[in-house]
Amino acid sequence: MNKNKDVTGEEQSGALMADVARLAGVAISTVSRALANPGRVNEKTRAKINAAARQLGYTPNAMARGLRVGKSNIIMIILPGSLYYGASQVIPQVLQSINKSLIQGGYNLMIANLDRDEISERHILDLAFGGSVRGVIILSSKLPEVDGRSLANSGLPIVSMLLDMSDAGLQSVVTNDREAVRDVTAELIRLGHRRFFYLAGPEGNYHDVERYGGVLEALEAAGLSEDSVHRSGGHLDYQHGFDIGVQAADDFAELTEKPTAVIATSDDMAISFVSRIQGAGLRIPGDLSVVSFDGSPVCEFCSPPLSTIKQPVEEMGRAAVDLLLDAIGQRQNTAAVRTVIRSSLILRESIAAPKN
Amino acid sequence: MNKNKDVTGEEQSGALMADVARLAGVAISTVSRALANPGRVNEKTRAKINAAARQLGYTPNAMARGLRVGKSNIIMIILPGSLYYGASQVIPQVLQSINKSLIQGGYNLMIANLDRDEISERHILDLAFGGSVRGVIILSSKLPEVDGRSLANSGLPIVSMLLDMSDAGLQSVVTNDREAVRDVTAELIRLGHRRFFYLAGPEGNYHDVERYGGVLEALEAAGLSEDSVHRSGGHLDYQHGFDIGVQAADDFAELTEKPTAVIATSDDMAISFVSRIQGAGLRIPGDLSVVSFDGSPVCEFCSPPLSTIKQPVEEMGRAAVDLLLDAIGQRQNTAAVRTVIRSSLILRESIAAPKN
DNA sequence: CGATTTTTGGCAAACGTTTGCTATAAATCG
DNA sequence: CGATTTATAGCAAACGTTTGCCAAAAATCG
Repeated sequence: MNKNKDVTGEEQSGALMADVARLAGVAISTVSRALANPGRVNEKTRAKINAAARQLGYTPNAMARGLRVGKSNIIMIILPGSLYYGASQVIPQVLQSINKSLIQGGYNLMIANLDRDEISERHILDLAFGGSVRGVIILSSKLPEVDGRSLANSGLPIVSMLLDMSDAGLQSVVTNDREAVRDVTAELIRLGHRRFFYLAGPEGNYHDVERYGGVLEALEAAGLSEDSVHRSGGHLDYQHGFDIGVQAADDFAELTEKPTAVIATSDDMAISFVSRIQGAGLRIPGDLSVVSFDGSPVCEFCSPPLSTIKQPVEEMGRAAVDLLLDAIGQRQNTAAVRTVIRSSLILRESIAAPKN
Repeated sequence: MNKNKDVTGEEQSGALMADVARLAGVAISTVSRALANPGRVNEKTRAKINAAARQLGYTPNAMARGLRVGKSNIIMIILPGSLYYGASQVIPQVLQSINKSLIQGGYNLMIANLDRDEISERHILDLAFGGSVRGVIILSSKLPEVDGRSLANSGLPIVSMLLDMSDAGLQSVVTNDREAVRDVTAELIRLGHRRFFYLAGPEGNYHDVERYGGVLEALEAAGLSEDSVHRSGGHLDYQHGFDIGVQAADDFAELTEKPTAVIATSDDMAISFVSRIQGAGLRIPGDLSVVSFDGSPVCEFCSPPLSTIKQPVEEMGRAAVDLLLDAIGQRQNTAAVRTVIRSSLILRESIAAPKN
């Protein structure tokens, strides 16, 4: 009855529910109920069935079940191609925390990469509309949409992470980019800093807009003009985080009136910037204070140890999964809410009062 | 005919092959053939069918197909829970390169996390035996195996990456851990170093065994005794890469006769070690040369820039996928081969001749 | 122009589950 | 002890595809 016609006596894989039923001496439907439903079958038959299943090494076929019940147990996470590298420090943590939470809920994690080409968009849409997927977590990206099909109309529960899309009706788990940067800028001002150097992410990017906005808010609150901050970068993708810092260091060298504090939108760019700046003879924090965003563990071991705004990515991952599973559980889709998980500044030696 | 009974006129998702067939005025089977087989159906009907499909926004149901043809298009990658963090620098690159290659082949990537508990092993086996998965890439881990079922008997093509399991009959894509470390050790010896400090990974771990073996080989070739190298670490998981370096620095401080060169088995531990050692007043490479393993981009921006043995992980990922897809394509499983992709030393300023 | 081959399209049976419905056996009740 | 309820198990129809097989139509040939 085993489908593989192995000549050897090896059982190998391939025991079917029918095989279990036969061995246990019951009907297929009874096996199905014994394995799934709690009280629907006599405890004695259940025991017999479990024994038979174990003996045969039976594993239910996920696709058959999925087809029958009309839903898969796969959650798709969409990672933006560009952010991918830049946030390399945190992506593994995100994936691990999400995967862990999902598995506890009985789900599996599928990865999709969203580049800016039609191919990858189409691929994701095929996944979504092909019934392969039960829900979506999308990282820091707008929803893919190509020739008529949009992920928004897939009917799938979607949670946006890092990027706030609650306006578009999506559950969103974000951190307080703007506020966190505002606070740290205010702190720098309090220490006496008046001229700032801002290392930008990709122009127009949500995170960049928010974080730069935070800088401006703090300046305004302190009665400082927008001219107090020099923007550098903004042309490259996050993918080239380190490159941004390198270029920014060149940029910095050209300034006649040097800023005394640097606010970087990612740890990577801060690290490479600091490296080059120190190579040019400047001391940190003596000549220049530096703070960045992400909270990569490596910052602790830079010289000097870098102050960084730590994004609680694991917590955010868990929250995103919770929201997603809630949405899957309910048939009524609840109001789209923005869940904010606060980042916090890890203060290290890269920040000090300006010299003069 | 649409399965969702939306009152609104929205088409939404859910067009079936039957719907396409009806709209195109042909039989279901014809639609199936038109969409899949190349020459099996008249070009004119095919056009009609394609138009109908597009109009309805039809996307084939992957589970139905999978059930029928008896195979999924999902590849599972098994990431060891422990390595995960430690190699955080490279995991995203691995995932991205693997995913990219897979998608070109029409496959999707599912993530599985292998911790050392029965839960996660069982979960992976369920995936493998439940028909959800078409092939497996396993990173630096032995095959999960619990109560009778072993991944080895799943009948699935498996490629082991980073860890050489060709002896166990698995296609393996690895780097030349031993040789690379031997060469760099030999180079240090050539520069005049005679006392070494080795930062170990988890005791018994394949990579640690190989890399330490490389050190010993180089010592032996140079006629130096095994006592020339002091082993530190080896108790913690890779997960705590940075911690290993911190502890090792304490360990180093206790030594009466200081080594002049450090060989670390991961960049993370080298970075934290260097940080602490410098904090204690030692200069690198003046007092101590340092080289590590992985090739994380961040090494370039450490002070001093760290020499590191770069693992070509993207290349390895591609190679693993190629091997896997080959294995899937052929019905005869080819001989298990070890594919070695060479690591190369990136020489930076953290290495110099010893002072005296 | 009839006979034969080739192309094309349709019918229906799978794939391995789940589940509504029904039938039987057991248990409870009056 | 017969009647009614309740627990348990089985039958068979789905789920949305693919594909072997056959029939009809078209093309080719003698």
